[in-house]
Amino acid sequence: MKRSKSASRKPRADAQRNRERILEVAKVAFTRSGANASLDDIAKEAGVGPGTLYRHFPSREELLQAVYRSEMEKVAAAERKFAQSMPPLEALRAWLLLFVDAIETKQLIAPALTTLIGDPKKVFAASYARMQEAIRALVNRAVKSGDIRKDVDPMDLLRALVGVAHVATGTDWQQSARRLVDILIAGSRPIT
Amino acid sequence: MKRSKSASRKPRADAQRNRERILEVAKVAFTRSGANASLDDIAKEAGVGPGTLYRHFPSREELLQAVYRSEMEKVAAAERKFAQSMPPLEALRAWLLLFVDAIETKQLIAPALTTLIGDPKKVFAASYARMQEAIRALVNRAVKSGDIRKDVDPMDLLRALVGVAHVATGTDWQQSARRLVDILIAGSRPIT
DNA sequence: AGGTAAAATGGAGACTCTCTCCGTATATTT
DNA sequence: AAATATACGGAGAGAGTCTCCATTTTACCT
Repeated sequence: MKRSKSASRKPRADAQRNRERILEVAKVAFTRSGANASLDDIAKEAGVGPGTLYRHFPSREELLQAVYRSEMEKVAAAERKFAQSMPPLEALRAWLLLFVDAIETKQLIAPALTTLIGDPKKVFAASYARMQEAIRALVNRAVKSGDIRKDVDPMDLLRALVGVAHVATGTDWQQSARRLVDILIAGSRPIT
Repeated sequence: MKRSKSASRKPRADAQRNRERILEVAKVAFTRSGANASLDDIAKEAGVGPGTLYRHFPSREELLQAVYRSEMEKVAAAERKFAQSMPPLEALRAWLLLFVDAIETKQLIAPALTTLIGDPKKVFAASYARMQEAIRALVNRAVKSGDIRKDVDPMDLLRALVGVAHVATGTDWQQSARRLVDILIAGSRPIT
């Protein structure tokens, strides 16, 4: 008996593997060479043919979007891991540093998407909510443990980091951002 | 007697003509087809060979930048013309509408430049000052003639327009922006 | 005016990137 | 182990990028 077409079959393992490898390579390539990096090269470096890449991601936009989403998802997902394996303050700090790293990807890809798609808000809305959730959880936890004050707005921390990335010149913004992480945490501690 | 090499020779007329035609065509092409429009096509449409285009603008970035600068310059330059040929309030209004039109070009090109060059501020700094100058002059004139209040910060007007362009969705932001021009002017008039 | 050198032109062509098509290979199911 | 749906790779057509240089045009000089 044949299956109904909707729940047809388990996705093939190699397909999934390839998809992930392509995403990984694409992220590096876009970060290194800009949003116009050669897609055939990305395919080659991921050890697949061009056809495979184009089947998974029919257009450059889709690949860019997928990389973007995947990166943001990774950051959001890290919240749980950190929360479970570190004390509150360390977890918050570690996550903020991870967020700084992620901004680089965002910085590169966001303008490209804006250029290609036109409406930035649609793309960003989903991941924005996800980030908000993550930082809230971490800050709440640190508030409960008494490590930071309870009048801190979690989003202010993210806004500050994003702000630095926008304002700072050249390639040293990451340094500033990392230093800022410590300042933000210090500034959020209870008054002695 | 030979001229010193620094002031060697008058630039050739055809070169200048071609340069301008390319800029003009490029602006239309980028606005219509995005920042990846074919440069050879632009050259063809401008009635020149690819070689000519590439001599004037060795890379896509340079062409984009040149279009951007030229557009902003046009807007800034219009200030004088309007100020000399219209009553203060009309001049201000006309210029703001022109500014709205220019935002479209800016919107399209700015992200592309950000993607390619990395540091947006360098590109924008110059034209920013120029815009500021222009709007200040127009507002000052209208203040002196008693058409608008003297506590209006000229830049607020521009910021409001740019803000609408950023926030509004889809293609109808220009409508909103045009309506906003009238609201802004009405709101800046002296209290009756 | 006419001559001349500098400046600018344009388009052929080498190269790269994009994207599709389909014969072949492989994972899953029976 | 066979059957079949699924995925793969890479050749290749087509578009876009950019360079090179023989030819044309222009500005300057006498």
